[in-house]
Amino acid sequence: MPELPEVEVVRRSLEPRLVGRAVTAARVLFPQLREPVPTAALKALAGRSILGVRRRAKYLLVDLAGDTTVVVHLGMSGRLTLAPATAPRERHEHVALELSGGERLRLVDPRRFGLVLVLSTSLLAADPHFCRLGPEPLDEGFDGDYLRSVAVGRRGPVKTFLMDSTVVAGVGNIYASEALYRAGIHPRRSVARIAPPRWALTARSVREVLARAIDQGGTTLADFVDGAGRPGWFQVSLAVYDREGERCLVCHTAVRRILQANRGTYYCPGCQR
DNA sequence: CGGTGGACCTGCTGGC
DNA sequence: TGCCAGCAGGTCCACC
Repeated sequence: MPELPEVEVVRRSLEPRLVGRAVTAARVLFPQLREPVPTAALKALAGRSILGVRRRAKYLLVDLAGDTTVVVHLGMSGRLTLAPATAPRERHEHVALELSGGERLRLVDPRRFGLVLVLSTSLLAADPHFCRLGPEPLDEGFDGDYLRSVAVGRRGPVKTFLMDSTVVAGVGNIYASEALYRAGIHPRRSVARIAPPRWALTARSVREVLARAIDQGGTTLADFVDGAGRPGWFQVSLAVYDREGERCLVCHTAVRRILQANRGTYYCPGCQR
């Protein structure tokens, strides 16, 4: 479900409603996620106040007093939402943090690919989940020169390259397809056969598509919602993703779906070379 | 080393 | 109508 834009949209929706609140209790209802939920560490959060909500790649970082950060990854089907403390438990609700002010922050994740960690804020960057991540695509420095330099000596197709989190953080299956459509580059093109101007175009396309998706509240194909339960609207703006057989809006060629590294890739054979 | 394919899960959809 | 194969927004690891 969530790539960088969706996680950023969740972050923005939660931050003003979380900062300044205190965690009053943690409930671990179903600890089976990608890694077992650290129940004891979550229980130990009681009494601490929330200082901020950040994002790195597709990870949400809830910073608490006392050099402590709760890391949440939404996997494919995770939803992190605020609800009244009295709200009944939902199906697939794994973790809930009760907050001062009578709300509860809860993680619902049917497919269980999500992740919850409790880490020391100051040591976060050294954690194995974070230490190998590439740059944030919306930060300064993510440009054509960077992509070209990382591609030196590599051979694979550009689409899987963009989805490699050590190359750039946060680009997933939807936005890799969409960015390459914008750049007019065929997803199977080898990274060894992309000239500098096209790397610049690729970097720009990635940034633009992510920024627009954030503006539109993310992409809701099935079940994505922000922290307040609101769906996104960027699915209306998707040019190729999930549009197999439909016409390209520019050249009217039928959009094609192929398989790359076992993931569906969508592209326009007319516009992308 | 880098790249691919399968594994991890549940739930929904489309074709028979 | 009902069943089942296939597929889904992510990540990790074994294997070539």
